[in-house]
Amino acid sequence: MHLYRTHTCNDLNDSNVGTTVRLSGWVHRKRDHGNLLFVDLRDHYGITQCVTDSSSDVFKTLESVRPESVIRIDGRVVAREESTVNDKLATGQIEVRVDEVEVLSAAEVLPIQVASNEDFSEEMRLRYRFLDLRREKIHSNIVLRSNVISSIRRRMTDLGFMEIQTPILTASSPEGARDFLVPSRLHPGKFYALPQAPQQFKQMLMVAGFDRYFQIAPCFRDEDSRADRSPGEFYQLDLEMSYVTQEDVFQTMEPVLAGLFEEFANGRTVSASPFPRIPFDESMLKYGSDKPDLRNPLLIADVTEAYRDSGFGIFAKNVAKGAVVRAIPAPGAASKPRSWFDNLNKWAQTEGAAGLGYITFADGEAKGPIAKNLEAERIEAIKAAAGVGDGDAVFFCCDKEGAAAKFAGTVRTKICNELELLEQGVFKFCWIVDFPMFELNEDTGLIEFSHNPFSMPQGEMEALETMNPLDIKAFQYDIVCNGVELSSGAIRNHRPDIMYKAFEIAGYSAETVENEFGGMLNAFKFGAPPHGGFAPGVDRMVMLLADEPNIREVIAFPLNQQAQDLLMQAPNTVDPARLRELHLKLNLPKPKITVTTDETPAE
RNA sequence: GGGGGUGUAGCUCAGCUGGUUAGAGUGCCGGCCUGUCACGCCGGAGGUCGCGGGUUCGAGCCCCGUCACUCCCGCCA
Repeated sequence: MHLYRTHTCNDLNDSNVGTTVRLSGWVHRKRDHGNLLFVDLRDHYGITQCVTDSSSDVFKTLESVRPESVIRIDGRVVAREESTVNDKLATGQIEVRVDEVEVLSAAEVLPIQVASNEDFSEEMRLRYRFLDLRREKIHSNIVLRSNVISSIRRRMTDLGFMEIQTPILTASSPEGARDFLVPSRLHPGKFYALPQAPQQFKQMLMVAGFDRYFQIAPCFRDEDSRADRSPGEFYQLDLEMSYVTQEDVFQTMEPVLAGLFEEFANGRTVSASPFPRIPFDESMLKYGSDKPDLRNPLLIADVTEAYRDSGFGIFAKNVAKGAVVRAIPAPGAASKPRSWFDNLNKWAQTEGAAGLGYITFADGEAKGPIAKNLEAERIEAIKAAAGVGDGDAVFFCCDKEGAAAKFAGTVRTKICNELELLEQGVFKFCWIVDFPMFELNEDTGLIEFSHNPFSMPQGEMEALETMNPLDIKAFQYDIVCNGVELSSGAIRNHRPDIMYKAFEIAGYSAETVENEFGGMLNAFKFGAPPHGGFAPGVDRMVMLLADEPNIREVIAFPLNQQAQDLLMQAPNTVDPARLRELHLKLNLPKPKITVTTDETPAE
């Protein structure tokens, strides 16, 4: 017999009745009836009920063993009486009469319960992550993550993509986030950077002729965290393809993403390929965001002209100064009480807006303070633009274009939630395309790259030489699912001449370009294929599939919000000898002095 | 860097308008119980109310400061 087990805790059923088995696992739960004792034995695979009574030699041991101790038992499989069968367990038709028991590892009293659905604080969960990960929901999330990654690898390999590892110790890349730095021992005063993404390496793999590359790539960015943004590190399905147009990338990857999500959809529906392709400008107008949640049926409309020179003074005045007005429909909201609108107005103020104006349509009339100051034809124009009618309401945001779009997007989400309009049980994908190549920095008045500088401008060299830079679009795209930005990507600029020109427009001299991006630029001088790709976030895809609002729920050992590892105590101080070896001297901020007594410290 | 929320038993939380000895559930310890599956019943232990200062006859509750955790903005594809 095997030292630890003949079966897992999910294996046994009617067909094993009468056999002798050996099981190992954690004591999940005990039900002690005094002279009759049930022990639910748990492992990764499932739970098996073990039973003994006071006539047995093992009774005392099992009665005294604490939950989450690891034990090994030998016993006989017996069929349960019909009335005691448990349909909730795969092993529920049988139980194991214990003949022998060995405590392999006794557990102390637990800081958090494993066999419980209670919500524990994240601090406790991360400090005792090894216990937390035994719990059903998070355990299954990590299993899901593993299965998702396996599926990705299989799908990508089937399409001829090669998985190639790129360096972790590398040079700073131009992604724009803060780098994690690693001091060099052999090169005093110099540092490696951890990759924010394998961007330049994957492009060089295309130059090297590998044609299709992918990697489940660890990426590192030293930026503050959010619920959907793990601090420090995350994983991307990084990929790149040679000799492709933007449309080729979409057509290759849509079946991968749709297929992947369908595989784990569990009854939910997934957008069919082709996914909608929404130009950036249209997305900002209609959804107030470059990552629209298409489950939200509301569409924002531009109603600036309806307010120009109108009797509604505040908006008219702002429009005259260049502001725009956005309308957000609220279907069926005309019947809402006044307090509902007042609360929304208060909410808008907490969001930093002056307020949230609205019109309601009921009994063939337009009502509300704004409506009183607008002529009938203006109101008709608003109704037509926003697609509202009797019984509906419409909200307005008036601001400079960028701010108005953004706030209208916030209002769109809020109204959708208030009216419970969000479509359930679906994954809705879309591509956002035609991002602008450049944008104006409003603080400096200078032109900057709006995304990464390595995208190919639409129209290539001719566009850079002839067009207003702010009107040039790039072959730059995002993939979005349910309002979650999974990735951006691009057809890359593989032409050194176009690259120099693009950088020149953004104010970089040829010398600067060569100094900062010489490695890749050099590679492009010796025969570079046209290429493009993107890199959807693995953690975010698993988060969507697991229906978790927090990315830490799909990462086995995440850092907390302060980017600390509570389990391993990282980051931590190091021995001075290690610092000397690395040629580092600390220059720490002075600790704040807190006076606790008014006596002078004796010193 | 900024804003919001939270901090009370091992854990999850309640605690009224500032008023006697700070409670519940769960876990833990002990007792009873032979068909439970969140077993049940009885009893017990367990508290620096995050920390420091202040107001007050009196502070878990009010004020100031500070720390920790979390959510958001900034930042970040």
